Amino acid sequence: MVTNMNTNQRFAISIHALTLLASSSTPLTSGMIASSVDTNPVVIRRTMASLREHGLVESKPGAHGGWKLLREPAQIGLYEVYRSLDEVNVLTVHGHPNKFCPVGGNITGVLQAVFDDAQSKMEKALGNYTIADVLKDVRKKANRSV
Amino acid sequence: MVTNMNTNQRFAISIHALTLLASSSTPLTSGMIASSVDTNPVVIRRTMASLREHGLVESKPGAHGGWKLLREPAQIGLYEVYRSLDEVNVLTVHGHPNKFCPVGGNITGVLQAVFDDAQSKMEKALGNYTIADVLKDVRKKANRSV
DNA sequence: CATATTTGTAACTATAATGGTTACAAATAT
DNA sequence: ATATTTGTAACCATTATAGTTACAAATATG
Repeated sequence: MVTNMNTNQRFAISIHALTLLASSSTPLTSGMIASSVDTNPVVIRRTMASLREHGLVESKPGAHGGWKLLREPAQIGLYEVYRSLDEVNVLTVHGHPNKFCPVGGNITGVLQAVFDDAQSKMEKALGNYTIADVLKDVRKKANRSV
Repeated sequence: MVTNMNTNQRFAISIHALTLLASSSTPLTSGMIASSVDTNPVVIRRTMASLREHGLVESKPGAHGGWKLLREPAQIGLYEVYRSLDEVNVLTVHGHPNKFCPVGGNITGVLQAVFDDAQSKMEKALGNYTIADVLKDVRKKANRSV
């Protein structure tokens, strides 16, 4: 049996939303983004709120409001998007091993160091991509102007 | 707020158990391992079953039974341990975006390629460590013979 | 052979993460 | 004024996960 270690879609949804904004000359509403992502507008607002807190987007309520980018798509790296969600530890150290066992009492720190190293390599890879790259690849697949 | 994307501790538990076995000259029971990990023996059996299916350990039921390594600790890489758990996708692409949107209809493949690249970098980093390395670092922290 | 030990595994529970949904106040443009 | 849109709390349903109980099957030893 093959399982996912992680069912959190917020990172994917964030990239999707930012790519939509990058492809649009006007602000997009939560409803429009939700329609493309196929979810509820509140899910979009919740996710976008994290991006707004980190200065990637801004929102405006009311008629003709919505979301827009605060930066050029080529200046938005996926690592920064990832960090904006305040989600860490794709690999998780177990909680409270037996302190009186020589292995149990010392393995937590060793594991955390290994996991931190592995994760930093992943994050570095994410940093090699920007929203502009994603949009370019999407357009390539769409094979027309999006 | 900072959250974990992942609460799955099986990888950490697996490394912990394998490190214990590497430190022991005799087989260890699920109960002994569970005591060091601080969990229930069934949790250990479930996790170890995956490692057994992948040829990393063997188990023997009955009196004086238990678990032992089938390979030298220096020959057990953490990437192989990770793969033995059949857990994939530390980054998850969202499920069913709108096919009729040019972005929604094409972003899934683009995201999967990016996530696969990021994950492969993480996996490569894990491959740089073995159970022998973990045991060595644990012993260094313990500052005595384990 | 009898007994104690240990794994194998099904079944169940509790907790937490997650996404989805409803509801409504506040802000905004026209 | 009115329609639109975000902000956010509250709640529900689903799923992943760890933990637990129970018991059959296998094994070593006296």
